Amino acid sequence: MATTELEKQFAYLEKGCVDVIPREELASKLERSLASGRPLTVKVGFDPSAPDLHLGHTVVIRKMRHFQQLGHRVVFLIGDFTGLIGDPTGKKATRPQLTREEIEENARTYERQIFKLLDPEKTTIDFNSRWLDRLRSADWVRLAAKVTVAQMLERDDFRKRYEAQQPIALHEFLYPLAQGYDSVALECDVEMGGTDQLFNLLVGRHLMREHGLEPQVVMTVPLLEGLDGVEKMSKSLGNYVAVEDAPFEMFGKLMSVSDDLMWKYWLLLTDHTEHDIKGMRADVRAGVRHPMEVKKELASTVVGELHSPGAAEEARREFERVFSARDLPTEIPEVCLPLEGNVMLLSKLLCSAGIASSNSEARRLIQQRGVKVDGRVVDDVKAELQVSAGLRLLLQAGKRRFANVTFS
RNA sequence: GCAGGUGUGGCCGAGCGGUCAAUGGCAGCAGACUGUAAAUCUGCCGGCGUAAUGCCUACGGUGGUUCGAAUCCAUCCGCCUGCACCA
Repeated sequence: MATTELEKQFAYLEKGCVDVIPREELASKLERSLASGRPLTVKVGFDPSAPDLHLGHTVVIRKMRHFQQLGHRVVFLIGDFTGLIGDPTGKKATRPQLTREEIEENARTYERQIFKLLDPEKTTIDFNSRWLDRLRSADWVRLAAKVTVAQMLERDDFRKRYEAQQPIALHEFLYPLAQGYDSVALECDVEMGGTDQLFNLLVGRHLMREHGLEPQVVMTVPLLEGLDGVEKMSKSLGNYVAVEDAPFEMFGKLMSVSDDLMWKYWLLLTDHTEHDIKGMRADVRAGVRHPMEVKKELASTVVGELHSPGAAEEARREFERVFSARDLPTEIPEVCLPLEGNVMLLSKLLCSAGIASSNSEARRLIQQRGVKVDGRVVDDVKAELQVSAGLRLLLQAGKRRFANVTFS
């Protein structure tokens, strides 16, 4: 199939997206850029207070990278001003104001993480306080005049709350305005975000038009479900894979993703084409390939990209060793405990070794046959161990908690 | 300001004088089955405790009534809704 450069680029950028509004404008912007050699400006906003990125964030970051690969310029916008307002999406609390130092600290943390994926040369990190701080009251009034209450209430979240007679604080309306004004200030060609951001992104379009600018194209990517397979990935739900997770841990977490969800991960977290992914899926369905193998490949790909192919290979071997062969991990935490008498209660030992968080938990683990000492199951809650200086014990609780304990 | 409502374990949510460390659901943990997948089944799920009808802490805070309070009363605080006020 003969496709033009433009069509190829368009398909590349559109992959995995939910909305591209309007598609024709993206096409014409790309076309113009191709012709003139002038890169597009693509903006994505990030919360200044949560600098721990996870794979859910990387969906849009990867999309930013796609633009970079085609030569465009990306703005990683830290919403230090809008952070004060608190995005009403989902939550309603106003956030505490961060200090200048905290914001800069967070920005550095972001840099460390995003440059695993983005090209620093083509990335601008910016802060929206730079222009939003400068707006005066009159400017805000003028800005607010450009959007009607009815338009605001089109936003799902607002409408539902309004209908349910839940409170909507007035300042919440300022968030979309401020975010939209960012696009005006930066004269964005494209703004991207999760599907939950659609309304805010469209306000940006509206405000740009109101300011006599060519409106930005809006692109949304799906929210990625976390490891539980149900809720969207988030730190507070604990169902996330952090960008900075160690290779083995990251690999393991990815292996616990359900078979069904795996395909979405393939689509949104790798550069494989939809065509390839469909092929793999068909193979799995036909029994040609084992889903676990395909998932290992997924895990390797993701770890390989966020760490290195070598680290991915190592993580895979370690995974197979610990979980498939049921062998011991190559690295087991060493714990040295002071000797107090020559007998020790196993439950206490587990607790001091950091394997159980409380004595009660330790007893529970023992009772449920989850504890091994030197490879043998011990299920007597009252079990005592002979200990002496220099003795070395291997403790294990469940499948993944290990410790080598020595005494001194 | 006035009136009404509400505040329970990581979350949701029962309980409304003793049998409540508190029903149920979710999440979590362990075990079985496995591919650390899903589904399913079993057990656990505040802490302390080598046992106990045991002890400590906990139902927004404080004080009180009672032999006994998550449950009743007073007061304070937070949240929600409505009304009022708005030079």
